[in-house]
Amino acid sequence: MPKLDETLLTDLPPFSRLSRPEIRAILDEATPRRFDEGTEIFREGQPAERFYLLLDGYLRVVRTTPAGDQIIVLHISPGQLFGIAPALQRTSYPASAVAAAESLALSWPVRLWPSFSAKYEGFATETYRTVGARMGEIQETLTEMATQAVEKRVAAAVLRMVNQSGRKTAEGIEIAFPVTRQNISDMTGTTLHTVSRLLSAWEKDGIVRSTRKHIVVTAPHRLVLISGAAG
DNA sequence: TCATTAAGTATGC
DNA sequence: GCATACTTAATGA
Repeated sequence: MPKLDETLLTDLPPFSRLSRPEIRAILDEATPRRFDEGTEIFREGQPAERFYLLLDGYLRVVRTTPAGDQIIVLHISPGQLFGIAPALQRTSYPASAVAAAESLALSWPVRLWPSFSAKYEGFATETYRTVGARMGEIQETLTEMATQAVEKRVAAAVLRMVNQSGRKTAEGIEIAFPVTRQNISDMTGTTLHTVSRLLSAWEKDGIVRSTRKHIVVTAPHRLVLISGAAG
C-alpha cells in the first residue's frame, strides 16, 4: 500500500496543531477506503470497531425509528470525523453511515482512540467541539420538527445542505451531493410528495432549480425568509 | 395544513 | 425496457 501524504491531514482541525512526525505516525496507522454512492459504511447498533475521517465525498447519518422508518440525522462533509462512538462513551455505533456520493475515508481501530486523545494536542478538544456542534444541530432539527410547519422545515433542511456543501455556480448555489425528494422527506418528517410539491412551487417562483438528484438554490435569501430563521 | 392514494411522466443504466 | 425519480390531482383527516 502506498504511503499516504501528510498534507491530507495538516489543515484539518483535529490535526492542525500537530507536528509532521506526529501526523506521519497517525497516517501510518490509518486504513484508506473508497465507498461507492449508496454504500453503508457501518450500521446502527454494530460494535464500533473503527473510527473514521472523511477525506472526500459526503455521508448521510441515518437512524431507524422503532416504527421502522429511516431518519436522516445529519450529513458529514470532507474533513470531518465520524463513527466516533468512543467520544460518546459508546461501544456500538448510534447510527448508520451511508455514502451519499462516492467517498473516501480513513479509519483507525478504536483501541487507538485513548492514545490519540491523550497524546495529540487539539485532537480531543476539536472532537468534543464537533460532537457538541452536532448535538446542537440535532436538537435544533428536533425542535424545528416539533414546532415548525412543513414548508419551513424543508426550507431549513435545504439550507443546511447548502451551508454544508454548497458550491457557487452561474445559476446559484448547488448542493454538492445527490439528493432525492425522498431523502429530504427523511430529513424533515414529511412525504416525498410534499417535498416534490414544494420544490415545484419554489422552482416556479425562481427560488430553486432542480433536476433528478440535483438541486441548485438560485435565491438563497428567499429560502432563508421561508425558513423563518431569526433575523 | 398536510398525508395518503393513485395514476401518471421522465430519466438513466 | 425496466427500476427509480419525480409530478400532479383528488380526497379526506
